[in-house]
Amino acid sequence: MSERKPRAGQSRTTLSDVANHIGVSAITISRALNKPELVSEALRQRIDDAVQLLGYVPNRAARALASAKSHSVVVLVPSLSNTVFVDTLAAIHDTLHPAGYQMLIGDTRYSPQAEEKLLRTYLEYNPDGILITGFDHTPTAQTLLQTAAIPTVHMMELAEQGDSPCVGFSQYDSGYALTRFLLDKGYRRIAFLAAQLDPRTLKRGEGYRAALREAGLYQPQRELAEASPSSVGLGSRLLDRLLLQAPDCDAVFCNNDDLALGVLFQCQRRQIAIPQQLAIAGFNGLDASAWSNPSLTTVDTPRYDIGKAAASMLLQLMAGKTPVATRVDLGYQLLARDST
Amino acid sequence: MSERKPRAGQSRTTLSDVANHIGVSAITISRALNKPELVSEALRQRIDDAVQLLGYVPNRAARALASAKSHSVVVLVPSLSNTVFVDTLAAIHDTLHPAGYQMLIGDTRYSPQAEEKLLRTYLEYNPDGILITGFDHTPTAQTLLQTAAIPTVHMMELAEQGDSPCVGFSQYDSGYALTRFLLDKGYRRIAFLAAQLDPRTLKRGEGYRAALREAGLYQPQRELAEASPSSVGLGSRLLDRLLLQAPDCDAVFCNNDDLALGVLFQCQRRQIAIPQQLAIAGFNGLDASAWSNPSLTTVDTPRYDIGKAAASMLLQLMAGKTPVATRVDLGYQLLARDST
DNA sequence: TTGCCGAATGTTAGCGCTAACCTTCGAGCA
DNA sequence: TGCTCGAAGGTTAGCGCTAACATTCGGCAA
Repeated sequence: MSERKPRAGQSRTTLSDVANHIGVSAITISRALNKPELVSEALRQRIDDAVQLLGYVPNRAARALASAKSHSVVVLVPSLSNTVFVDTLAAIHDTLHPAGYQMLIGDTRYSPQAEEKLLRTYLEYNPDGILITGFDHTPTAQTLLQTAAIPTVHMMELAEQGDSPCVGFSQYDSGYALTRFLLDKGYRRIAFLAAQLDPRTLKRGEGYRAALREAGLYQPQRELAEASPSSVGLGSRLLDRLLLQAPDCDAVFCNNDDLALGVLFQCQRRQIAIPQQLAIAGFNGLDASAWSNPSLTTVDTPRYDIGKAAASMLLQLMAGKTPVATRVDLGYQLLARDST
Repeated sequence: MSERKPRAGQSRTTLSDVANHIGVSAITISRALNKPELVSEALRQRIDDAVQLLGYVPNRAARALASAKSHSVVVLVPSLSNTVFVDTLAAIHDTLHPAGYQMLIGDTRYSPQAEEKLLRTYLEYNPDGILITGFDHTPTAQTLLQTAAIPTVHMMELAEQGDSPCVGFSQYDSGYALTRFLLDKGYRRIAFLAAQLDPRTLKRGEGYRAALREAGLYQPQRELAEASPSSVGLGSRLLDRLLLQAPDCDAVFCNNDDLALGVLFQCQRRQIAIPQQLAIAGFNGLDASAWSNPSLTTVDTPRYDIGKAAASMLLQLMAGKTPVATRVDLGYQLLARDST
């Protein structure tokens, strides 16, 4: 009578190993580790010692399977290399990790299709919650999100309709406000430079356009957009192109501080006096913009706080509680500096 | 005779649901999805249709438990908000994701203690591989890594002894080379500004010191280090402090392009001509350094390639293969520009 | 003394999947 | 004709953990 071969080699120490070691049942060990208050002080101490001694490390997969909870959260951002999202990610990490949640980070590369694919993949992990950027999803992705019925918080933008939980600020308003600020300063021929044409960039552009149209000063040739990622070098190049197609500009609204810095450097090279001949405004409040010469006017965005608030809201939702607010507008801050 | 209550509510579609639907056994569905070549064309098609129809999503936890493979890789970096590591992370993502591996990203905040804690936590996920930054680990962490016997690749630095798999470049050499370059250019009173005193920064500092000592030109008061994170603002402040304690410097080696940019801006403010009165060199080859006025001499480091190579090597190791090389030196590139 | 209660621990049965071995069946060959 | 062989699919038994219910036992009110 041949015995069947058991699975695999000698694996790690398991719960039952610990249980056998001190002569109790496995469930007691489980309880001692997860709900210590259910186990008597003395026994708990013995268990802790045995865990230490045997070097027991729980197996998350088994726990997830048995409890139907993965203690993981999917986080989908458009880019891993953009400071904007990195700050938000850091905040999410800082909030979720202490609460015992693992982040599953996905980089959608600004593509709703890629996002849909990632979402599908990550649903296999049976996440307890989802943090997703914006509202620009494919119909299939929206269906996936709905049918999965997993608590979800949208970041960076605010829902324009419906009551999806969201944390962010109005991209449109911020674009409008910065343009309005330039108008109030007396600038009349204001250009707009944009890169990485994601929905948030586009909404800021709409704000820009609306403000200028209101003032009767909108001119399409003063708008310049490029789909490639934002960078300092691109800012320099875009300025050259702008001055070709609209040489009479008196101010430039750059959709990103990277671009603004590039524009600034290029102006220095072309001996264009800032802000006398040309005013420059950036966006996002990056560190460098405060220290350049002249310092750059910019709109500071609450990236870290958005991550913090979104993660906190998600923790509430995952705990089955109703958050105080499911639509959190964290605003933005216009920092007027020497470049305007 | 009371029946025992079954677990939980109606959960998602499972393998057996699909199997029942088309009247085969569960293992066949499993095979059709994981090793399609073992299932006949016709049946496979029917299975694919049923999967689609029923909206079946595999459960990773169950798969991990049954197969003793998690298809996940732990990635530990010192900071989530430092461009240096972000580029590396992006490369790792680009390499591991297509291969079906999930990243578990941990932010050690430059602390070996925090790293040890993260490592302990992440081992619960039974990762198939580990990517870790540098070689500066606590003794306990080293023991954990050894006893876990999980393929591990160290990033950014090169092993000085032993044969731990690693991908990076010599931090010491790069610091030495940049200093040597400044000496060759004729600078004699070269300062060193550093922030975020991690092991890599310190090694570059050693390279700097060695080069100057060799030339008989080392002066401790020309070295200025600050433990806080690197930033443009800090660069400006450090320059002010440097000029107080060593006003006669003729060149500054900044450990990071952020600092270098801050120094550059501050020099502009103080009317210090660059490179005539003071030369500036940075480190890491950030985008902005190429476009500033004057453009900044820097050492370009292969951050993306390190991530790529480390992840590839890890894939090899996880597949049980022996990589061509387990010690990959990707070098660095000195970019001589106008600031020196 | 009885009976009830609740704190502490145990028993049983899966969670959803796959490793390992087993069966079936038709093709190919001597 | 008998045999082998491999492709295609099935059976069984867990992986390590925890939900749900069960048991034990000392304390204590009636």
